[in-house]
This record gives sequence, C-alpha cells and structure tokens, in this order.
Amino acid sequence: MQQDLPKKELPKVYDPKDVESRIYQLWEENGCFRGHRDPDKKPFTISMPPPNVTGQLHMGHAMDCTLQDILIRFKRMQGYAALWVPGTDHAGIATQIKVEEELRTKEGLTRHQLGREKFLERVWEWKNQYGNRIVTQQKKMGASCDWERSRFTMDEGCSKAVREVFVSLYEKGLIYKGSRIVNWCPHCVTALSDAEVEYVDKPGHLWHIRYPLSDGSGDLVVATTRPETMLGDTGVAVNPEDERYTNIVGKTCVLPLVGREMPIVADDYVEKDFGTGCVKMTPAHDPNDFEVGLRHNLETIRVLDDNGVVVPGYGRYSGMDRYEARKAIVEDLEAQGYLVKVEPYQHNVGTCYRCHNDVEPIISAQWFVKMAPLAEEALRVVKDGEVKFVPDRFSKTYIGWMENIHDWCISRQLWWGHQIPVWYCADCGHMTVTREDPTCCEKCGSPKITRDPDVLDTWFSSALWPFSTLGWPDKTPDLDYFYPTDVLVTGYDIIFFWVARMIFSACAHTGKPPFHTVLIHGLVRDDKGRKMSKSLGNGIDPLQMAEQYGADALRFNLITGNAPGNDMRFYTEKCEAMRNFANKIWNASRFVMMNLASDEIGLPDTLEQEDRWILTRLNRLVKEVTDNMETYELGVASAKVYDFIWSDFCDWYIELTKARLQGEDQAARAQASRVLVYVLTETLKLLHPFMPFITEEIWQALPHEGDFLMLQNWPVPSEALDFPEAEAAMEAVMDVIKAIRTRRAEMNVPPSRKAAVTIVSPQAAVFTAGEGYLTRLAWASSITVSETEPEHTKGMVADVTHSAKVYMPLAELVDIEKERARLTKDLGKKEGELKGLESKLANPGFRSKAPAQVVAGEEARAEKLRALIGKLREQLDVLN
RNA sequence: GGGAGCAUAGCUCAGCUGGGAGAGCACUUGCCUUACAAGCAAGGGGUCACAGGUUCGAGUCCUGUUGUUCCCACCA
Repeated sequence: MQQDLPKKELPKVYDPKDVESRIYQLWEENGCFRGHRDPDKKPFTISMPPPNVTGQLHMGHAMDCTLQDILIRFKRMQGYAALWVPGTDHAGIATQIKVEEELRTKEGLTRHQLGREKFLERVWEWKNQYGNRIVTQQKKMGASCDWERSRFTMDEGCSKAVREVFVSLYEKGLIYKGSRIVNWCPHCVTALSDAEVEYVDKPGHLWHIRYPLSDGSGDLVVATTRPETMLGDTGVAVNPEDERYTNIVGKTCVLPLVGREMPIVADDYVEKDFGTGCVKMTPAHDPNDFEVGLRHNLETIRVLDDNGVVVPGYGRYSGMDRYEARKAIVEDLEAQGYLVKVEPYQHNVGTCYRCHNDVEPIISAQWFVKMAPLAEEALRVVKDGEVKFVPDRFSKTYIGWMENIHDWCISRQLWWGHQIPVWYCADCGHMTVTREDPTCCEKCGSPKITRDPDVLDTWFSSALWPFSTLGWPDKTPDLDYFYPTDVLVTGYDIIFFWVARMIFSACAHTGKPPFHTVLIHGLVRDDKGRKMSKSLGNGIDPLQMAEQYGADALRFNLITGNAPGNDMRFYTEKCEAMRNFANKIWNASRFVMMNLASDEIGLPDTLEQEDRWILTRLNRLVKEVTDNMETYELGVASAKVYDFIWSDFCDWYIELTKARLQGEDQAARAQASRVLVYVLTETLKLLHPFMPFITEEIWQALPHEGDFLMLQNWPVPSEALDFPEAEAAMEAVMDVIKAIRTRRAEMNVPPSRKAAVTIVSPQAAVFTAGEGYLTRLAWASSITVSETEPEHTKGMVADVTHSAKVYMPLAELVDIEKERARLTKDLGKKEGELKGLESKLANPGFRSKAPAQVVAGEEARAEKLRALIGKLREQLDVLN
C-alpha cells in the first residue's frame, strides 16, 4: 500500500491536536501494533505493568508508558518481532472501596446489605463502564501496544493461572493457613501484607503505667504507646540479665482496670535500657509479644474486633473504638492512680497504603506463602545477572529485601478478587484444594462443604502477569515464542510489591526469570519537588499537557535530561520548550518540502562539501543514539537527536544548502533536495520512538517507500558515509563564519551592512570552496582568499580562528579600548590553557603512560593554540 | 539501627567505562535575514559541597566530613 498523499502547503505552526488522533487511528487500523510470531525474527516482548481499572492516567503512568513505547518502537524498527502486551489490574481494595463508596452515596447501601453476589455484579458493571478510561488515555500518549491482546487480571486466562499457582504451591506445602499476627486495617477491614503497610513517623505518647504485684510486695511500671491494648495483656516481661527485676521473675502481677493476674517472665527480647525495662505483653495485638507469649505459654486474648472496636466483656470500654478506648483507659488509669507519667514520644506507626488509617496488629487466621524456598532462586537469578536492574543499585534493594523476606500474607477479607480455592468440610474438617470446583469433600465425600470467603491479594495475580498473559499454564505458541519477556519498565516504588514477586513466581512456575532487564524509573514530582498527590492537589494532568503542548512534547519532556531511576520535577516551561522543538522540526520539514526538487529517494551520486559534513555528523549520531538506546540511556539519546536537529541540521545544514536551492542550477537543486530529504528522513527515524506522531506525519508527506515510518528500518551507521576531511574543512569555514558573526555582533553591525571579507589561510582552497557559505552566513559582500597577508590592512578589523585570519573593512566601528580589553582577556585565557597543556606534555609520566592517541590529540591541540595565540598577539601589537 | 541516592551556571538537571565543564529555562545585546519571533545571531555566568587519597591526569575512582532526600528494620 503506497500512501499517495497529496503535497500540500503545511501550516506555519504545528498543531498536534489534529495530527495525533489521525495518525494513531491510521496505525491502529493498519495493524501496526500487532505482535506477530515470526520465525525469521527475534522476539522482543514487554509486559505493561497493568494500571488499576480504577485508575486515571497520571504523570507517573505517562512516563512509564513513554519509556516502554520508546523501547518497543526502537526494537520494532530494529527488526524484532516486537510485542507489547497491555492490560489492567482488578486492584482489589482500591476498586472495592470505590464501588462501595458509590453504593453508599447513591443508594445508601453497604455491600453486606446487597450481598456478595449482587455486589460483585455491581463491581463488574463498574469495571465494564470505567475500566477502559485509562486505555483511551494511554492511546493518547501514543502507546503502540497490541491492544487486541489486552488482558485483565480477573479474566478467564489469568484466573486459571492464579488457580493453578495456588493449588500447586499448596500441594508443595508452600501455601499454608495459620494464625499469626497480621497487619490489619480496621477501615478496609482486611488483612494486609507487610509490603502494604507504610510506616509514618508520628508524634505520640509513652504512657508509664504501674502494675501492682499480686503478693502486695510492691509494683512494677511498664511503658506503652498503645495503652488500650492493656486490656489484652497476659503477662509482663523483663530481661533475664536485668538485676533490678530478678527478684520478681516468676511472681505475678495484677492488671489494673481488668484485675487479671499475670505472670512475670524473663525474655531476651526485652531491652534493659529502654523505658522502665518492664514490658507489658499483649500476644494478640503485637508481633513481638506474640513470640514471647509462645515461648512462655502466655494466654492470647483478643480485645479488638475487625473494626478496631473493643470486644464485649470489658465494661464501659466494650463497643468503644480503639482511640476512644485509649482516651477512656488513660483517664481511668489516672483517676485510679495507676498512671505514673506521660512522655511525648515520636514513633513509627504503620498505616494502610490504601486508606492511610493506622494499621492494627491483630492475631488472625490467614493464608500465607512460605517464602524462604521461593526466595532462593529469585536471589540467584539476580545475583548471577540473569536479571539485571537498570540502574544497578536497585538490585541491592531487591537482594536486601529478598534475603530478609517474611512469609507473604495473601488472604484478604474482601469480595472483589480471586476467591481462594479452598473448601472446608463441615463433617470432617478437611480442606479440599483443587483446580476444579469440587462438589464434595475429597476426603470423606460429604457434600457439606463451604468455600473460603476470602480473596487473594491483588499482587498475587499481577505476580503472574508476564506469563499468564501469554497463555500460561497452557503451553501456547505465544508463550513459547514471546516468553520470557525482555524488559520490564516500572517505578522503584513497586519493586517489592510487584517486581520481586514476578521474579520468584516466574522462576517457580515457568522455570525461567520473567525478563532479563528491569528498567527502573523515578517519580515525577511537582515543580517544588513534592510528590504529586490528590490531597495536595498538586497533580499535573498529563492529558491536559498533551492537549496543550502535544503528546510528543510531553513525551520528550518526560525523557530528556533525565537519568534512569532518578526522580524528576515537572515544569510546564520545559513542555513548552519541547513543543517549540516539535515546531522547529515542523518548520524544517516545511522548508524541505517547499524546496523539493526531486522525487528520487536516496543519496545522489555527487555530494557537496556540506553534504559530506552533515552525512558524517548524521553517521556519528546514528551510532551514538543506537548505543545509548541499547544501554537504556534514553535521556542522553533524545538529547543528542535534539541537538543534531536544532544545531547541525537547522542552524547549519539548511542554511548551507540555501545557496544551491535558491540558485538556477536545476541539477544542484535536485541534488541538495535529495540530501535534505535523506538526512531528514534518517533523523525522523531516530526521533520516531521519542516523538512518534509528528515524525510519522512528516514522513508521510515526504517522498518515501513503505507505508509507515514506525515500520521502517532503524538506521545503521555506514563507513562509506564518513568524510573526515570534509568535516574538518567545513568546520574551518564554520569557525570563520562564527568569528565574523561575533565580531559584527559586538560592533552592532546590522545584517543590511555587508562587508568585503579577506581570508588569509594556508588552506586557501578550503575557503575558496566555502565562498558561497561565507557570503550568505557572514553577510560578506565579497570574499578574497589568500595564502599571504594583504598589503593594506589599514581600516581593517582582524579576527583569528585556528586556521585563518579574517579581515573586514570596518575599523571605524571598532572601540579600540574595548577591543584591546577583549583581546587581552582572550589571549590570557588561551595562554593559560596552553601553559597547562605544555606542562602536561612536558611531563614524562604523561608521555609514557597516557595512550598514544591522547598524547597526539593534546599535541595537536597545543599546536592549534600556539597558532591562535600568535595571531592574537599580532593583533594586539597592531592596536598598540 | 541498617542501606541507598543526591550535592555541577540564577533555577531544574545531563555528563556512560577517568583525558579539552554541557543543555533547557532565566538574563544581556542586536535582528521581522521569504522554514520557523514557539524564531535567528552574539554574549555574560561554574574552585563541579568540603577534606584527604589513588593516578601522568579526577566532576568522574577510593576513604572520611557536612548538608539533604528516600527506602528498609518487631525496642515496648
């Protein structure tokens, strides 16, 4: 299919709004995003971190999405069978809360009033209605995912994978149910994993409470930050080495307000030097106390229910919320003389990562994954480099976490999610855990079985994402071809939640790590460096930015000048600058198209000096950008393309071609036009991963072969296109142009005032060839090139470059004093530079130990400097 | 308590394996030079936090110090 777009006059200002949606549609309709298994190609696969179905695209997503799109477009152009698998996550707690809220505000119902089945129907409805919002938003960013393969963590395939994993881990004894202290969120009314707790430093108090000894021989004082938990105290512990308390170990004390008699035990856990050295033991509500309780057979008495309310049996405290109870208990302790003192105390409080309420440690029967055996291989693959983090420092974070891993609490007391595939027998108590839903107990055959009401942690299903989305547990051709995936792109904030769990899950179930590289990016912050958040109201909407400046500009902003793993601040000014860059390309392309003098594609047979120069520069750019892309230095790569386009191509090359393009020679015009189209096309390819829309739009309007820029081959450097002599010659001419411009600018000579230029240089031929350039770019009325000094230099101003001396008859404009000052300053600078260089060259150590080419390079530099200094001195002499 | 990052121009940041200090924005000056004023040309501005060390040579590697940010950890 040849796109025969009519050549049209392009508008002066690039309007992304019109272009982006049209181009995206064109790609999508032509199946450009599809990932095909191709036996002749190598696969390159990215699994997109599935955003929450409740999600709206924020800056973090935008950056994440852009990074992945850049990689996948790059690899696609390099000839890989590129596949980017998208999808969404059911996001258990987040989604359930959202729908519950809607239910409550709109209908005044709780989920319990509605019932599990009806409620789940509502959540599915909600998902079907809103779950696609984020997909539309990703498309606006230009994401080239294979949308036809879009998956959802609760779809049939993913659910099958979850079921398979649960059952097989259970069969291996790696999943178990146990009563443990878990992190409990009384607001979300569910257990949480360790990773889901965020610790916040909060000001609190340390209450010192007196517990009388039962034998009346005195009392002891304990210190606590959570006095309400004393209702569940079943002992007091001291350090066995603590001489202050050796006499009371083995005795009992009486719990104030409650009257419970409790043992005093000795345990190493207690620090002698902290607080009073006596610790109240609440085994049902503190993980350490629980451990101590196990060692000393202390009773476990739960005093807070699932909602954080004091359970019945505790008088007026029963029915009180934990904070009310705290207040009441402190008041009563004080009234009854048990409160010894209260100190202000700063401490770390665990909060729920979803609702930010304080987490309550509570003993509860939950399902866990036994991590130690799974962590082994997950550690090995990272330590052996089978999985690499970029930047590497995050592998330390990962290893440290994995080495100290605790068992993973995977059950959640929610309804929205993968329900745990365990059935309890009412008759024999046996747990039936199977891949297919059972109708009776597998042990005694009783039909009286009921399913565990809990669901699995959302991250349990996302942990399987790289392989569940490719068909696992079935052995599909896709799984065979595209798995393991290649690069995972994500923020450092979810290494524990997700990356770590994907790695051990993949190792355990597919026998291979899920990807070989983890590209980590940082957070996008606001212009003051604060995290963007709803509560601060400082979030910047990426879609609004894309609307205002173009998705290409936004993408470029998010990538350029940012190193992997580092946070970045978002400035709309930078977006504006990138928008300006897009416009610059647009106008350069307009220029090329307005001067189109040939439909032929490819380089012409003969090349001018400036052509060889730009081709050499382009060749170097191709090599460098490709290298940077391959090492994930995307910000460096994009900056190089930016510089090339703006400086080399626009500021110089286009200007240099104007002499030919605006001349009468038809052949020369055609030749220049072909090189322009060639260079622009190659550059558009390099830029395409970063700015997909505008590059495709322009490419479509240029003479081209093939259907889409996004499916073109990535440029490859070519030795045949390196012209070092031409490059050097061109730079010599450019130096002269710059010198003339500087001089004229300093003297405020308007462009309308042309001047005759005399150039003195041993390389006269270079400058003779460059006459056209000089006339146009240095406002020369005439050019005289000579190898010897002119006879008359009176009335002339002189300037020097490394390779030439330049005269212009503008002496009357010179401010002698200023000129002298400038020359003196310049000379001083250069002499200082030369001095340093010469002492370096005089150093025998440098000569003998530095690489030969470095020495040669420095010598050449010194030579150039000496020439320049000589010329500068001469000029200063003339003035004096 | 453990670990990591950062400290470079007025601001925000690049600077990959050590070898002539960079970009964007801001600032100053001059230009509507028919691709682009969202532009062109020119310019000013930096002891690369501090102190040692390795090296012929350090913004870059090592050690320490200070400041700052973050992550992890069960001291009530």
